[in-house]
Formats: sequence, structure tokens, C-alpha cells
Amino acid sequence: MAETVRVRFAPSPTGYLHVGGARTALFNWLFARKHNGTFILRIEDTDIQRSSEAMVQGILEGLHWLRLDADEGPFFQSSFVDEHRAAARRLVEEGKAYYDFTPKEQTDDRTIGERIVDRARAQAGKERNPYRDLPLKEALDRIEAGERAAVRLKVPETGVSRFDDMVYGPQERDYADIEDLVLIRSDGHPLYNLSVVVDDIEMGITHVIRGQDHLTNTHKQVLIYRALGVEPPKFGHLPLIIAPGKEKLSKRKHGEVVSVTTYRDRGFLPDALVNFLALLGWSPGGDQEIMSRDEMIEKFSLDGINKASAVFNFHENDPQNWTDPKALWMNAEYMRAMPVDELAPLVADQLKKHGLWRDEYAGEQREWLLRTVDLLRARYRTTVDFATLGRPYFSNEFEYEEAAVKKNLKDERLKTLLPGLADRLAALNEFTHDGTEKALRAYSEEQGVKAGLLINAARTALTGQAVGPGMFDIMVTLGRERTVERLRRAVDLVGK
RNA sequence: GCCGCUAUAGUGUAAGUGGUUAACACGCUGCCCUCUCAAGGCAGAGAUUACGGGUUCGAGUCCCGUUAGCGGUACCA
Repeated sequence: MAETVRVRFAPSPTGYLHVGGARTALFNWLFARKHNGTFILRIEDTDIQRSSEAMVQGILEGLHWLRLDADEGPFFQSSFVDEHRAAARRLVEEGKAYYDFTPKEQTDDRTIGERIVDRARAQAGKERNPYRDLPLKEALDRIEAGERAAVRLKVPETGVSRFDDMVYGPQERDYADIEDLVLIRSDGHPLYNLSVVVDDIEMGITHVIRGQDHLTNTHKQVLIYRALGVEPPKFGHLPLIIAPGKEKLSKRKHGEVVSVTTYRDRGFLPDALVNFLALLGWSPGGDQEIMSRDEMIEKFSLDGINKASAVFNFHENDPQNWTDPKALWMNAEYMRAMPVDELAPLVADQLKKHGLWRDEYAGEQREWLLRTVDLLRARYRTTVDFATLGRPYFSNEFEYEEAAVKKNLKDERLKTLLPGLADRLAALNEFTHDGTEKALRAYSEEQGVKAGLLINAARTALTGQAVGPGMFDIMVTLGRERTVERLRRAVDLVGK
């Protein structure tokens, strides 16, 4: 029997859950489901200053909303620091790591990036660290005497590091290009590369699937595995998600639009977002793009992962396409395809949020709600649209769009036509789609005007808009009373 | 600076081991439907497969170079 697959998603709570993280989580989740494995969540909270409880909650909520809950965890890396230190101590004792007594570099006003470059330049062609070969006894004495030291890994001076990435293929890196990395800070704080490796070993992780930003550093981690006498897991790196123009995604600049909670709050369906994210960097091969979770699991394979980074094509200054148009399209597609009685509760949430909810919608008017949602959904893209664009259907207080009024209520004859139509409808026996249509067409013929004039005028009179469902569907949806009332009320707007 | 990764229409992706006019989806344009807008149906525009060399009878697919973007290079994660 093959070894059980164990994968993990290991975000650091220094920010909310963003689309990149969500996609990494998704691919891990899919891989676990595909191989009947276990999906583990580990919060990498070792950077205490930058981590926060609120961020942890945010990540948990985001994952839960996407229905990517972990099988095990959440575990917190900070609770394993003793293990991390113990591993480092062992490496020192075995001569695979050493104490570095070089005083910690002082921070200055340069940016981190500048400091890295300057340091790298200065370091070029230099010998390895002078403390590398300090006898252990001597080092221990100095520690004993109260001197502070960081622990560094001894990286071979010559040769090459290799590993086979499940996505990017064979990877090589000269040991000469890898400096002796710090495992434990001089204040005793374990650093990222050590912590992940120790935790992944501890948790029995078999496949590490993460962002490509870790690709070159993986060589360092492989070194740590080997030093610890453990065979490294398989690695698979995912292409990064970048901003339009192949710009890098910046938390500060693109914060809102890459945050998962934004999609929740703006009326996305979790399944639609997941489906969209799955296709960002992965393809099952065929032409099918809309996939259920089960289909996704069935088709998922690391072989189908693309190597080039994917542009997340949002448009910051275009309210119509505030996020990737394909994501919006996909969400609309999901809204149309799903059973109405599953969509309705989500619409209900939005109505409540916008103060448009009425308890009858859950009771005697439940059928009405379902029909109305069904009527509107073909032209909306998010559930929020029901409460904004759909407001006239749920409330008597709504705006008349200026352009719509200009276009459809311009004709002065409407001043008499609208009340006339209202009278006819008020007197109608059966206030049905066909009944209202017949009445309207008969009335327009009598008055010698085109039916279109009345129909379009009525649409704007009834909804304040120039676009929307078929006119007689709107009338039936609003009901006789509201229809008649709004038709009469609209007289004031004619010619405005 | 050094190291690495990547490069197919505006965007996301297809195109088994190199083999006819580079495919699909979104977006865009037009038409049909029609009381409007969507949805749906149909049609179309849009790619000398980043650029330059090479290997080959033949390259988007292999090799080299250039360029660009991104990543890493930290006592961050």
C-alpha cells in the first residue's frame, strides 16, 4: 500500500487570506481529496510582531467560507519552538551547524531590499563564515559565559543541490550560491526555514505544495532535511498570481480586490470563486471550465499546472469590472445554474443586509421570493445585485434613473396614458401575465399609440430603470396594487 | 549585483513522444430573438506562438543568445 498523502496549507497570519493563498489552499485540498489524503492547516505565526489573532480568524473564516476546511489543525507553529530549538541543538552537536558570534547587523534607514543587495554585493567572492570551524567546546564555553550567538547551517562549499519539482521539473543550485543560513537567531528565536522543515517532518507531510516564491529556497530546506537525516518530501511549486500588466501584486495597492472576504461581501458564491481560482494556473486539459468540486477532484493533477505566473485581470477603476471579468461571468453562471431554492437564502442574506428583508418572504411569500429571484437572476452577476439593482422589486423606495426617465417618460402624452393604463389594470379581473398584456395592448390600440411606448414607459415608472425583465413579468411580480400606484405616481416624472 | 523561474490573441488556458489553415473560455463587435436589458442561438474581429539565431525535410513544441516580467538572495515568512 502506498504511503498516505499528507499535505498542508501554511499561511502566516501577517495579513488576510488573499486569492493567492486561497488558491494554494485549494490545490492542496484538491490534491488531498484526489489521493484520499489528509489536508492540514498550520498557522506560521512565529513572527510575533507581525502576526495577529484577528488575521488568524480572518484566514480561518475565509477557508471555511470557501469550504476548504482542514482535516487536521489549525496547528500553530509558535507552539513548536522547543522542537525547533532542539533540532538546531542536535545539528550543532553533530557538527552540521555552528554558533556564529558575529554581532547582529544593525538596521538602518535603507529599505530591506536595498540592504539585501548591498550585503550580497559585499559578500560576493568572500570566504565562508569564520566561526564555521570554531571547535564546539570553545563555542559552548563562550555561550556559557553569556555570549550571544546565532546558529547557522553548514552548507557544503562545493557541489550542487538538486531536487525534482513536481511542477517545475529538475532544479539545481550551486552550493556556492547558498550562504550558511541562520537557523536560530541570536535571541533564540527559530527562523522560518528551520521551523517549516521540523514541523513538516513532525506532521508527516509527504507533499509540499506552495507558491513559487519558495522555489529557490527549497534547496536550503532540502539541506536541513538531509542534515536532520530525513528524506525530504516531494515538492510542487505553484506559479504566482500577478496583477494586470504583469505587475506584482501588492498588498497595499491591491489589498481589497485580492482579499477573499471582499468576494464574500460583494456577493460571490464560494463555489464560483473556487472554480475560477482553480483555473488560474491549472487546466484539466479539455474544454470544460465549469466544474463541480467532485469533477475538480477527479480531474486534478499537478501535471496540469502551468509554469508561468497568471495575471489576475481585475480593473481597479472600473466599477463594472472591479474584479476579473471572467470571475464575474463565472459567478453569474453559477447563479443561473444552481437551484433557485439554494440561491434564495443567499439573496435573503443580502436583502437583510440592505434592510430590504420582510419576514413574509420566509412564509406566505416564499413562492413569490423564489419566482422573483428566478426572474432576476439571468441579468445579475452577484447576489449583492439583488439588493442594489433589484431594489425596486423589494421596496417602494427606489431611485428613478435620470437616463431612464429621459428616455422612456419623455412623451407628454404619457401624462394621460399612464393614469389611463393604471385604471385599466386596476379594473382587470385577472392580474396575470397574459391578462395585463392583453389590457395594455388593447389600451394602446384604442389610444392610437405603439404598445412599445407604454411598455417602456411602464418599465421606468415601475422600476425606475430602462432595463429589466419582460414588462408583464414585472407587473405580476409587483402585483396589482403596487403596479397601479407606481404608474400613477410616475405622472409627475413625465417630460422631466 | 548575483542566482533562479517564466514567456501562445487584451485575460485565463489547449495544442500525446516536433508533422496540415494555432483550439476553447472570458472580454470585444455584429446579427437573430424581442417591449428594454440580460440570458440563449449564430457569426466575426483579434496571435508573423517576446525577439534573434540554430538543429531538422518540417518547431509554439528541441538547443543557444537577447530582452522583459516575476521570484530569491534577511538574525522576514
